Amino acid sequence: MKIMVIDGNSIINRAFYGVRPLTNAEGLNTNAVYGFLSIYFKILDEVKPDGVCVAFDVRKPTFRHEKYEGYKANRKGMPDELAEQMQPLKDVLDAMNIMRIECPGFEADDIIGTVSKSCSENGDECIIVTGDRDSFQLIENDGTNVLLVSSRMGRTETTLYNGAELLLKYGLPPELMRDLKALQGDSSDNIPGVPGVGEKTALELVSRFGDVDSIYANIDSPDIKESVRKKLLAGRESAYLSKWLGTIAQDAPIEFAAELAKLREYDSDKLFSLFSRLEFKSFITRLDLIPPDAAEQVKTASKKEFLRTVLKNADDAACAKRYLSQKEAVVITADGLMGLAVACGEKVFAASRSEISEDIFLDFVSFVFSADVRKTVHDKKRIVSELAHEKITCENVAFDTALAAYVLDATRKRYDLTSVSHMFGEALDVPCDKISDELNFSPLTGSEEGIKALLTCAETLVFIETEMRKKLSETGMDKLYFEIEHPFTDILLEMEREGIRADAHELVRFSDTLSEQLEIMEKAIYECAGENFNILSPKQLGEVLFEHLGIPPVKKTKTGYSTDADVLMKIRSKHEIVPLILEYRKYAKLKSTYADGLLRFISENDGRIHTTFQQMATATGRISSVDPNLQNIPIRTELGGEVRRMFVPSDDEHCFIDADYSQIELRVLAHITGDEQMCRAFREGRDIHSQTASQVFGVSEAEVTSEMRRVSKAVNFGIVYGISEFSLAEDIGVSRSEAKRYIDAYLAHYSGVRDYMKSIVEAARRDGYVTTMFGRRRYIPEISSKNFNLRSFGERVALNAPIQGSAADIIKIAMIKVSRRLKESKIPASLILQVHDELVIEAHRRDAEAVAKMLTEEMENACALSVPLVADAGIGDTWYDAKK
DNA sequence: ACTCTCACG
DNA sequence: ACGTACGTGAGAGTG
Repeated sequence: MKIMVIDGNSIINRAFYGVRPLTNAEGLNTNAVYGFLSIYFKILDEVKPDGVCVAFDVRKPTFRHEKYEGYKANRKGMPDELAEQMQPLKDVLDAMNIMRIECPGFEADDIIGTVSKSCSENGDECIIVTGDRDSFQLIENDGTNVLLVSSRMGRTETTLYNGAELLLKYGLPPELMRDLKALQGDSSDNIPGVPGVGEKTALELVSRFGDVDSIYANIDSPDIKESVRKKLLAGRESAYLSKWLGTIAQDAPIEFAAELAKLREYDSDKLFSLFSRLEFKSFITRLDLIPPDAAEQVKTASKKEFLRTVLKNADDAACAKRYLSQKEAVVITADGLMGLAVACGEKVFAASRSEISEDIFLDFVSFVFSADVRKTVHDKKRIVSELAHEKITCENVAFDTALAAYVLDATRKRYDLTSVSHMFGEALDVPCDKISDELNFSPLTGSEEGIKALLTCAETLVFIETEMRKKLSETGMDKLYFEIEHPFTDILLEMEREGIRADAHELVRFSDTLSEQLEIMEKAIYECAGENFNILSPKQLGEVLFEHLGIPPVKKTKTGYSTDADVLMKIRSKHEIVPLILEYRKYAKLKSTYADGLLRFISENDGRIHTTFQQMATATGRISSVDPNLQNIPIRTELGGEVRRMFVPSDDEHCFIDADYSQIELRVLAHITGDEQMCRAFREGRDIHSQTASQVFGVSEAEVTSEMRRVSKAVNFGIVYGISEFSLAEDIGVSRSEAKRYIDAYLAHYSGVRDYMKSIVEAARRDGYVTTMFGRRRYIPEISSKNFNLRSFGERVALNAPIQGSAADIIKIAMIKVSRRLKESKIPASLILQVHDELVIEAHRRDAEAVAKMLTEEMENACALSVPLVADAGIGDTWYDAKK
């Protein structure tokens, strides 16, 4: 038999340092386990053993420590991030039914030695897998070899060593390796060796005379230099001790037999649940794991007598329509509307576009999405957009499982059906290989398999919906879902459909102007640098600035010099090139991202830009905008503001009404904390930053200088983000101690804020989550992490999420109200943009004032806080002009 | 695919 | 003693 014995500690160590940091949703580090398994599967393929066992160190002193206190004394314990991964790895190995050996008093190496001895005695072949060269001494010509694992540039390489290869590479046979170490020592294990004897001398002595005994037996040989002889004699005891320390034991009291190590089947249920928790999707796929009880669940579903029908003709479709009419159903569609399945009561129907005539298919789809069927879908917004391509409308959606999943846990990355099913235990799932990464399916439809997957998904979704509704009420988020998020989808859809007109001609002109300027600046920069280079390459720019021009570097990134705007501002007076670079970057950004970038998105059909608003993207409850992002259109600089002038109403008859909340986050902070001082400032309609300055600096409001106001503004922002004195100092350009004074003074005056900061962090630690004013949760597993950085991050999130999240809830409520008011009033106007605290409506000029009044009113009355909510509206002929 | 930089709230 | 603000998305360069 061929037995592979793995040095567990050595390999997980390599894995830990070789794989970039990864964490799962709980904040548990997973990179070492991931790396270990990658290596394992790779070598399993290479070695193809009959049996495997993995040896681990025990965190206790060994027999070596008893004899020699200094043994491995200079070893630092493994970092927390690695230590916390040991148990998960062992759990995984157990689930894989891989033999695992630990032995108190002995190291992994000794276990390996014992295993290899047992193998050679029984005529079994033994492959030792390790990252350390110590095991070389165990190599035996007839069947014990070492597979050395090393990682280079993130890739693991393996090299197989037998006796001959060792001799070739090190000039010594395996049994003399420990004699080499006995003389030269090993600093990593704190093995002393013979003081004064290093690598070269040791190798010379061992290859000339052999083992330590033979060297001392020949101590008077003329081949040994006098100085070396002296050192050898002085270090005799140390040499023997070192040899003893470096000799791997082969008699550890373990129970090993090749038969016990034989590879067995994985416990796939356990493995699936472990991999799910660790979020190792690729391994799940690779091992073809399916959720525990998946098969059973499908059966259960079938047991519930879901009667499956695949529509083959017009009669089937007519029959299904009759059955579904006026009922409640769960609907699933395949990618690109290639297929559809509907579960309703005891029945589930599926239709594949490729198997029935287009007319019948589309007619059935239209029926299912009509008001005639009250339904649950998975990702309504996506489905409605897809249906729109076929000119099919969608009505009467009562529940959206993807959106509900987001409400239940907004920190997940994806809300595709597969991921979402994981949220409800492994029990509710469908075979992974049937589901694409996308929100629905790979285009398997048409095939038997595809139809089956569709049917199964529809059936599964019935269960998921039930579980979700339960979970929503349990967590107190049912109102949030049904009254805010669910109706909000339609508003986003309307805004996307409406779009906003962009003036293509002006954008082209703007782009051309920028190009000209860039060309001029480019020349000036090259002249200034004395060479040509790619200005937009941080690497090349770094070399020019900090090497060729000799400017002292300020900050480093992972890969080299930092050249961001912060750094450049600091060195702007060191060389005339620096301001040119800043200017160049600004223009390049405007041209590529905004001028040219936006031009690409102007629709040929209507000359408008239709962004996609994502409702399930942020951890706090905000929405995001993609393709293009219309929530980061420039405004802060004059030239950037030009871009906003390119956004124009449909025609001369129309205009924009823009309104934004004044200080919504700080008002929310005042409300949530109930801080008296802060509430009073808002109630009295004060300028909050000046008010803060007057209190923090202890001067009257009239005496507040602009500098004092600037600092206070930064502190106010800092508080909302979960402040640290370091970052505040960095931001406002003062010393850390000065920053600390500001924060202390701030918290002394706003003691309600101070108390809140303390209690919210405690609550987060206790509950594992924080909530917004409307019950939206953000789970913060990081807050109980042992890792300082992660934990600190968790604390900042605990402070910020309720504030940012409540503000997000409020503007969503406002939008729902505004939308209803517009519909009721019959004013032909539409919401077209939302930028977190700002709303833009396009309306007829004649209605502008009325709309502005209504918009302000609804925003300010979206909900009642203990301070007033204030929104300011403007009217204009471009986005720029409306935002005044 | 990842990193850096920068645009917004 | 740790490394530092919260939340996003896009383009360009690099490997």
